[in-house]
Amino acid sequence: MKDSYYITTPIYYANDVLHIGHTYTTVAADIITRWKKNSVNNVFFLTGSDEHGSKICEAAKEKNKEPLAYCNEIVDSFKNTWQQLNIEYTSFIRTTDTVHILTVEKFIQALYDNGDIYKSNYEGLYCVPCEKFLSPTELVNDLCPDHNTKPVKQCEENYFFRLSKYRDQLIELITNKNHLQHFDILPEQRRNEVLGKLKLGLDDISISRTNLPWAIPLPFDKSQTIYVWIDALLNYISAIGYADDSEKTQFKKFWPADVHLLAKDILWFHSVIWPAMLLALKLPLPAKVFSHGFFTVEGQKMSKTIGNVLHAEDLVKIYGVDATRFLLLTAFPFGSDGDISLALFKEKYNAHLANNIGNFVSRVTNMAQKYFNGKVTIPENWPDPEITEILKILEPADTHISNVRVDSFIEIMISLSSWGNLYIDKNAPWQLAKTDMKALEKVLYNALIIIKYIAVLSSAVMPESAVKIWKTIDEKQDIQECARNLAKLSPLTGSNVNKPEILFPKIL
RNA sequence: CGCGGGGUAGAGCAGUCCGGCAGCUCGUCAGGCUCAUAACCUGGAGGCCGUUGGUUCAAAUCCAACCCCCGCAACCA
Repeated sequence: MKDSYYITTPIYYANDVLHIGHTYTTVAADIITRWKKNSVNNVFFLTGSDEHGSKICEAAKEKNKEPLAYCNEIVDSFKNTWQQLNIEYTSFIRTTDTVHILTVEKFIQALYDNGDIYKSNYEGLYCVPCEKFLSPTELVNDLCPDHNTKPVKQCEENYFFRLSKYRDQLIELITNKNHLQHFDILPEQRRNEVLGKLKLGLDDISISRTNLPWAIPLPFDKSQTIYVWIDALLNYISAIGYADDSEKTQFKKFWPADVHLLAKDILWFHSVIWPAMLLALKLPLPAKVFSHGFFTVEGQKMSKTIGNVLHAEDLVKIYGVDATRFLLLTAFPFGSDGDISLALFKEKYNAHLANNIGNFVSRVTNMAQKYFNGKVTIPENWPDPEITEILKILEPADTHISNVRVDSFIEIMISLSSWGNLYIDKNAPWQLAKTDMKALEKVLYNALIIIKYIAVLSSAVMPESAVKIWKTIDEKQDIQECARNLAKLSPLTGSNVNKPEILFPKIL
């Protein structure tokens, strides 16, 4: 059993600042990472930036900057966004990093030596203003949809990767769950989509360009540069030391990746081209790729033209970091498309965070203060059958994370809190306060236990709130240790429940 | 016959793989409680589960046909 876990987000294209979709992927990865760290010693969470290609040049030119200088600024903004959202990535890879460039050269050379790259003519329709080839399906009335001009037929000598050679093997590895190298594509609909397309046939792909200076030159023919997507995919191994002999142990420890998180637009690259490249060099395939859905904003596609692009920073201003992380990932099931709106966020915030979880913490800690001055001692014969009920709620937590169902994981917190609210109501501690202090103490103790476990789950989802709760109930136990032993309830270790602070103020 | 997603209460969504009392959040109405962030709890009203046909003891779920909406070309995960 390997004691390591490797999770990645895509590297985001550095032609513009990040929006809420990028944040969605990255927060999901962060939640999984934080939870995995409880039980796995070596967790590697990779994110980064994709910095080559013509669009980067264009964006830089528009700002009168050199491409690299422009990328540096964008990368700063990426890192700043991640810091604001409490993203604890292990490493941030840039495709302009030396280590990455060396990896790409080494990998492509190996493919070439292997006979998987050959030279051939690429004939296509080239749009001059776009400076790129357009596929026939892109054309509108035979014209470039962006420029309304007729593309010219152009022939270019390119290098091709023998993608077609790996088709059968890929189909087998995706389909056969018992295969040692089984490569899983999730959710299932997406897998079917990929398989359907694969069965239609697979062509070799051009992996080089002749007129694109802002890219990595081919090691065996410096007159051409490497197609950005081929370059970009290799980030997943360059970041963990594939090309660096002194880092061999690191690469060995983490490769293959446990999960590549991504959105559906780039599914094909990750589920066909990337694994085929790995197969070509006999490297193990990632265990799974998980493709989550797209947002629409109030029923409309998120687009600059419409002007409805949401940025995570906007949400953080309204709800704070923790709530933003929570709200994004519970907006709709992880894996399908969904619609979001500020009204929806507000509703969910008040319903789940303010009224349910926040208020639960507040009412229980208040009573602990009021009736026992914060000193609630452990009841006899604890844990009693009543409180052990919550083990059933906690039980699927690890499974949800392993299945990349971050939304279901978060739901557990809500379930715990709902269970707690009901438990309080059934036992009416304010009545017990008049008649039976011992019974009262037991009820409050159990309620505090529920709060403790809300904090434990929260340490992955809403880290700041987790710390606040931990302080409020004066917990001394290591929160990771508690998370590691979810199957058995740990008692309270603090001696004094403090005055609660409002975790999630209601928003009117 | 291009590919894919979707149509479930006033709104937003789960449930569909694997058929078995139609569920959740919000809203709404009535009640309870008074520890709490005007929070919490209980109950009610509100559904031809897009349409039609089929399979079945039994269909939101499986099969067939059809209708409607949204993506697949972009700046994008």
